[in-house]
Amino acid sequence: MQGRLPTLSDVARRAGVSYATVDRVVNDRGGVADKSVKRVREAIDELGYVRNVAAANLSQSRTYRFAAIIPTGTNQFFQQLRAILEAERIRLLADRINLRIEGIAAFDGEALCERLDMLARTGIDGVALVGTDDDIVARKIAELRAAGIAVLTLVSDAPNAPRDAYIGIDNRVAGQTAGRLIGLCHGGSGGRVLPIVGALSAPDHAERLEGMRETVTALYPDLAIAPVIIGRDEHEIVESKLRPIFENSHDITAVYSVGGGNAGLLRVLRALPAGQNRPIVVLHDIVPQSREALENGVIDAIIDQRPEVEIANALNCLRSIADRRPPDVADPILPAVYFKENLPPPQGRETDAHPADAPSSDGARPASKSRVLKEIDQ
Amino acid sequence: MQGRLPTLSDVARRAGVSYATVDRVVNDRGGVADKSVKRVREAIDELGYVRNVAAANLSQSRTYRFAAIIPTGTNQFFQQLRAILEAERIRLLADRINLRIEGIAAFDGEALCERLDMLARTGIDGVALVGTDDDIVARKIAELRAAGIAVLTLVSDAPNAPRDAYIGIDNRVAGQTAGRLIGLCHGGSGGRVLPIVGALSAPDHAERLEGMRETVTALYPDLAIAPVIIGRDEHEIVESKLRPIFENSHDITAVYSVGGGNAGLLRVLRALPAGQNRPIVVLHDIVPQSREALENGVIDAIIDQRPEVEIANALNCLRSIADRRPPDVADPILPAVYFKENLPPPQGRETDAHPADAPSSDGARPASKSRVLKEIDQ
DNA sequence: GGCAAGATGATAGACGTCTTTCAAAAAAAG
DNA sequence: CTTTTTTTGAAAGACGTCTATCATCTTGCC
Repeated sequence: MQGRLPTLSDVARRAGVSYATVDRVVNDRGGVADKSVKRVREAIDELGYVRNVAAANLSQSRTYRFAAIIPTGTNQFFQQLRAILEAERIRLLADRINLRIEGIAAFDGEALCERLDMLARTGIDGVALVGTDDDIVARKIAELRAAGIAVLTLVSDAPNAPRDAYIGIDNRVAGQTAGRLIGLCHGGSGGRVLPIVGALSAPDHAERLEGMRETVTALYPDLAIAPVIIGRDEHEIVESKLRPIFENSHDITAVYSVGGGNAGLLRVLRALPAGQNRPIVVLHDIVPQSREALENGVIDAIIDQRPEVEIANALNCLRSIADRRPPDVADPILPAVYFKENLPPPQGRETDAHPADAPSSDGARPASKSRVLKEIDQ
Repeated sequence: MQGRLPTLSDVARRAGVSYATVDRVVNDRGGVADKSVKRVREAIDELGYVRNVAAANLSQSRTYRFAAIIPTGTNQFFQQLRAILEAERIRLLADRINLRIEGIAAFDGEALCERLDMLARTGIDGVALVGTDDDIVARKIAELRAAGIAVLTLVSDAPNAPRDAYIGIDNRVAGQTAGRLIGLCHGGSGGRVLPIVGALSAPDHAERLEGMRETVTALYPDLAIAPVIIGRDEHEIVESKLRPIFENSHDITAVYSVGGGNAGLLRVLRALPAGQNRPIVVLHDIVPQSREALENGVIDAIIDQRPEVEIANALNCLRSIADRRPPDVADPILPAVYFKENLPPPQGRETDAHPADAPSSDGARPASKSRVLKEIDQ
């Protein structure tokens, strides 16, 4: 404590001008002579003045109103995303940031537009949504932005929409990483890689597949790539398409599943005859199911997009835009590679785990949302 | 904006008591009748009151004074750590957190103690240091804590010291991850893994080695582990010990280097005859040198302890302790696995990259420290 | 010299919390 | 019932910034 930092008044004194002039300079109000501007700037440099954000926020009593729209349903990844958002929401309240979390049917462009309209009417400063390749959504996004609302796409981009930023991993890089991993795991010998995607029309799936193919063909010429399985992210479909392949041909040495429906894949893997060597298996995203498979040695690695990092970045970005600062996109989010050994513990984080959390421990603890994820398929 | 959140005055009104009573409750000043406490708590819950941290911080005009003591020298990892701290320091000033970054000769317990004494005299709230297994340091840490100063160990723990927390990766897990990776890369065939450590007396090195050994022997029985090379983290020593091994025996299929001195390893690898298959190589920590080696295919993977995450956690933790909150240790930091494809871009982050950073763009930019890391050895 | 436009100063209230002080009321003890 | 103790209320100043208003002082210009 003590050792107080310089304030704007100190700056004014040092510059030999009034507080009002300093204020005009630092807040860009104009109407200040050049030489005064210069003197103020110098005083700021000399004193090492740093604006006290607490005071600034307080004085403006600004509250940010953000919303996140996340697909509902059985997809475990999105359930996890919701859980993280909910935890974040509570934390953010202390900073006067109001985060609405909205659920919506997956891939329903019209419903999404309606919800966006509704939010715009309520009045918000920014919204994050999972992008889809959809014209009416693109138009709605343009509309919101014209109304001064920040729009981010999260996890998946909206190709032709004028969103402020896309926050998510580069899916091609993710695929390349999978390709590298699969290649390394073959230790120089040949093999056949079986790719499983939800749909080739989903940009993220297509990009991951493409990335894997790139790396494998460029660096591991001994590896062939088998015809792609299209599983529509549904475990029954994945299972029914996969089973005959493993029954008839025994030359699949690796499986790369870019999307959902992995329950089907896991069933097939578990049913493999003991004699048959299990292929190398690489999946995406840590969810209870994939975690358990990794822990039990049914699969080899998970490539994860680290949703907590995505959400943290998204919120920072929304705040920057709302403050009219350049959209602080931070570093790109890189896919992380997890093996059994470095798998992060479940739940990610417990936000309300401090029973003695001093003053605020009393109230302000709206529903410690149970984070049990029950659905079996991702 | 609008839609103002409830304040303590609102709570008071709702509870039918005075502001003073609410204050006594939320700030634990005692002397409040049970039924009043209950009414206040209820009001807080009902209104969803959340303390405005900006106002709270402002009113107390509290500035935290922290210090980080980092070994100086040619070790690239610690240079990187310093650079991250420096970037963080500037960011933190805006939150009235004063971070001193001190350099000190590596492994010099006495110098460390002297520096700690000096800091204690200046008056600080908390300090983070790289732990060593050293009695006088342990005693000094006990002394500081008795004086009410928070003490964290960073990157490497101090085994017998009563520090508040250790912030760093679990080095055994890191080793296990390396073991898994190396095992996978052999694709079922046998081989010999050559471990390189700095010194077995360094706890982190020993633990990494042990973790690798554990996983390899348990899961990959076809792999043998060659006698450990002790390189004292010096590239000449590593090189001179390594060269004869690669010249005489051609059965090394993998190298795991847990510490520094990797310039020597890289020179040996680059000098391998074209015919000879390069072994699988796994190193620790992304530094310019290891980055370049990974990009050029001289090595296969880097296991990184993500120093930015470590520092972020350390600062949060220091703040918690200084606030007398339970030391918010967050989730354990897990080692990350990087291949060429998902290698994060250099520099990590640029803190002062926003030329139009609105009001504060003027001053408060003390020395945009050049972050050039020149030394060649880590 | 007089006038307008531009630049500057002085000042005050607001934001929400913390802290302290003093008086008043209520409850417990005798 | 009085006395003591406990509990409550009222109020005011501080933190540093933002915003606004109004008066004054400098310029340049005709």
